[in-house]
Amino acid sequence: MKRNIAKIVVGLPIEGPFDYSIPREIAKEIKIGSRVIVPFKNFKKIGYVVELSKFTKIKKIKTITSLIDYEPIFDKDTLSLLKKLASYYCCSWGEMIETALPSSIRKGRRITIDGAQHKQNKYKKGEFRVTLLHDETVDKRWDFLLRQIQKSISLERGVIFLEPQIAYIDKTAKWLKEKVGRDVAILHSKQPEKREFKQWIDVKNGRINIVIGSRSAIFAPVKNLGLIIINEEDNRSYKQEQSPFYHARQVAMLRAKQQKTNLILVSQLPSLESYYSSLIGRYKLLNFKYKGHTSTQIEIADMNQEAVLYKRRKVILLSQLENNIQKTLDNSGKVILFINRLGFATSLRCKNCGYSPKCNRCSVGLTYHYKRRMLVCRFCNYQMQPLEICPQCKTSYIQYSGLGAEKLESETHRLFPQAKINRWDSDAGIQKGDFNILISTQILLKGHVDCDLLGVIQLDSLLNRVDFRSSEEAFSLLFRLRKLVKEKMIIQTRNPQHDCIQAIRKCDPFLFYKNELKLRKELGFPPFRHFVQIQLRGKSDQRVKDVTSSLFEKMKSISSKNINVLEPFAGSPLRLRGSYRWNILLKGKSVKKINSYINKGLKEFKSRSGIKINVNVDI
DNA sequence: AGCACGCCGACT
DNA sequence: GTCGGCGTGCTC
Repeated sequence: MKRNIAKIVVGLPIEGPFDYSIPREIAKEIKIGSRVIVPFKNFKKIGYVVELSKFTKIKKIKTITSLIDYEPIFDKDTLSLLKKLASYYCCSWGEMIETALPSSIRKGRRITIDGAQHKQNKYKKGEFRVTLLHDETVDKRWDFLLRQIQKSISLERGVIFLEPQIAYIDKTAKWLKEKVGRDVAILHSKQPEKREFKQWIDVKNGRINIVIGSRSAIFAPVKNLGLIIINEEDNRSYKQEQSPFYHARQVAMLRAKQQKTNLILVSQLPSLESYYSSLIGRYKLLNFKYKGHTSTQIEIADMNQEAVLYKRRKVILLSQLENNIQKTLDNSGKVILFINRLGFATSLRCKNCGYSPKCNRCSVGLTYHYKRRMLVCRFCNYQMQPLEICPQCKTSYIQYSGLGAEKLESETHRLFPQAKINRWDSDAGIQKGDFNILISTQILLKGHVDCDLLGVIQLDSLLNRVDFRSSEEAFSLLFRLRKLVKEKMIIQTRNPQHDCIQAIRKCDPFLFYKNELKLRKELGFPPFRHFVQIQLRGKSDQRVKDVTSSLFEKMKSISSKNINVLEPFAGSPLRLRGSYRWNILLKGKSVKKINSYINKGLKEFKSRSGIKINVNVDI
């Protein structure tokens, strides 16, 4: 008997696979990994063949409408990797399959694979090996990586190079092309669909076997893969913030293991996860250290001290910083002031009744942007005209307080009227230019600006975030800011004793790692345990809250003692783009075990109308 | 995710 | 009576 049943998955959050009969016309061409059109419920859907079979238990079976491509879009190894990933990230196989494809192909564009290129030679497999390249200087990085790439290419094995900053991708591709003398494909979703499609096809055909790209390029269909490099492996943009919530580093790990390839993680300041893995010998550590020491001085300006002296007025720049700015300006040096907040006033309130203008889709107050003359939501960019009179009590004016980059700019103008002051943030656009003082936000780390003196104005908003990574992220920020400074960095803070500040003061990432790892071990946080977060959202706060708490009870009742189910907590912000969010966090040693509990518990909660449930593994 | 089905209130 | 709102359930 012929295998005339195809098991097919679709890109929806439902488990399959679904059985279809194979029409005679395509019986010869259809293979595992083929893409087809199938009738699904009462509409048509793109399906992916994951198995061919002789039997089915389904009585009323439908027939495949048509085959999309002449050749399978996935090989068996890729399909099984995607299945593994789907189970790790708690999504359906079909959803994982679709995230591995460029958007044009996901939408149904046909692929053509030229036959001459198609036959795959048999190469001997390499070896799975993970190296963490902790490169503090960036000096030796490129020589080392180039040698590794050349080695892989000389063995006719392909390379994937991940670069989180899209702005650097073209440059790096050009450099690689010159050095290696081969074509390099660029894969990221911010290029035109047509171009992305063409590059993907070139890789799929085996015409190009070096790929450089951002997060999604980890799925590139490189033939005979031999090497994966993840540059700036600590960069958070490798984690997808929508379902499936995959991390490119984790995908790379599983892919490298399966394909027996070499994986190199590169960073000036490795993530705690990777650093810890190197400590326990899971990764091989290569350390390119600073020769000599940096002469940058780091000073802490304690805001608690000065607040006492200036009871009346809120001080923006402490005198310690103000005096140093003056000194630097006198020596015709350059100053950068770093602040982590856009706009002018970040807190708006009626002096009489306490009313404050809120975003109508998010539960946050609006920020006043002086140049735009608008009240703006920092999450969804909702805008409205500034209010002259309080709309609630109609008796008073709205008081503007709270510090943003624009206000820091105007305060700096007031204090240093002679200086040429620029502001560079996403509001102002590219305005690095010539300056005495530059006011800037996170965007500063994306350019190449240096200075003699750098002031960090509001670190505390970063340190006080309720996120177990807040300390790591704050340290990483300070560490990278420090590299822009020739002479002195001054950090204004109310938490001078914070571990991350003490460590940066000594310019010692290892001190930070040591303290932070100790803390995370005590608290049972990653990398010692895995976090899996169940996220619920819907239009009614009460309903989301209720469903969350009954799901919480359910999870508590079924999970074992090796898994902690933490009390539900509200999203931050609670309401985002019109949806209220509540979460349940699970903690355990094995993702597989946590997920099996989640799947058990979630079964009965699957379709509660109006509520969407997502699972975020390794938040 | 879509889409239909079915059960209640409002209305020509 | 029926039009339509949304809560519920299924998709081979």
